[in-house]
Amino acid sequence: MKQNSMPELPEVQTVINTLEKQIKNKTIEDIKVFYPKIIDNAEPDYFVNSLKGESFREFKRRGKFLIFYLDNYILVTHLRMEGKFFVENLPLITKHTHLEFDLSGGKYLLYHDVRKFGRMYIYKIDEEIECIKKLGLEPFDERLDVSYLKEHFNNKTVKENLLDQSIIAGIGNIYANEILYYASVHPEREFSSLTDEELTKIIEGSRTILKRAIELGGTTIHSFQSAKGIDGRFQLECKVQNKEGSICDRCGSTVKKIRVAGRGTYYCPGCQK
DNA sequence: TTTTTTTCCTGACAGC
DNA sequence: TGCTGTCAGGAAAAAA
Repeated sequence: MKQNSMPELPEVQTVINTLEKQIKNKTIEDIKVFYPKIIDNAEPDYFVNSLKGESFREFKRRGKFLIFYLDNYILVTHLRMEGKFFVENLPLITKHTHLEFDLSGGKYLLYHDVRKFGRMYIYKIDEEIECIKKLGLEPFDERLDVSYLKEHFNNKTVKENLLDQSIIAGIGNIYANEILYYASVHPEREFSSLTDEELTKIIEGSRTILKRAIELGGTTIHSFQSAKGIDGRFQLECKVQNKEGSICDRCGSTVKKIRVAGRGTYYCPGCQK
């Protein structure tokens, strides 16, 4: 069984919380860029020269983006599939280490990403953060309700709509599967066919599941962060994700795996209608 | 303009 | 053993 670790909203929240504890107010003394393509919206020289001398002041999350407010700049990171941050006392560089931030106090912030899918963005402190501009509502935003979903849904499947960051920000493949199981909705249902009751369940499920995952992340990260770094490998106890062939504990049917919009989709054919 | 397909990456794994 | 091919996937670019 393959290890799924792509960071979604709960993992990103835990990463930003953990980094805040570890590097708040530390100053960037130097940066080494080993793989420039990680930096999306600037030349490496500009990135390095701008951030040198800056200190990490505030730590935020928007969707799956990590947002670091420094003195004069904002550093934004998307971990995509396998991006990880390590805070170390030594610059432990491997072939998958793409950026090294040398921090005050003898600490090193290392960005590690096997598949090199992650991206970093730099903005001036008073500039609009372009890469998060199109994101939809946060799952916990009070404005997220049935009428908001009805306004924004399109004719694609409910799964695709849940993954659409411009509608709700922060839900990825794993949690989309779990949320639809929670709501007893088949992932291939047309979004526009959902009843108010089902939409309500989806919103409720999103909040319940993501909240629980954040709580779990907060507790589990503590035990391994010093040894393993800060990544997204703590995960909610899943009901369907990676459970193909196992028995649904709600109805006793066998969990199936299909593909929806090119993504592995697990669901229970017995209770997800 | 809108929708679909391709691209980016590497490691794990299957099959020969 | 070692090679080749396929798959995993978030999001944006490229193509249709």
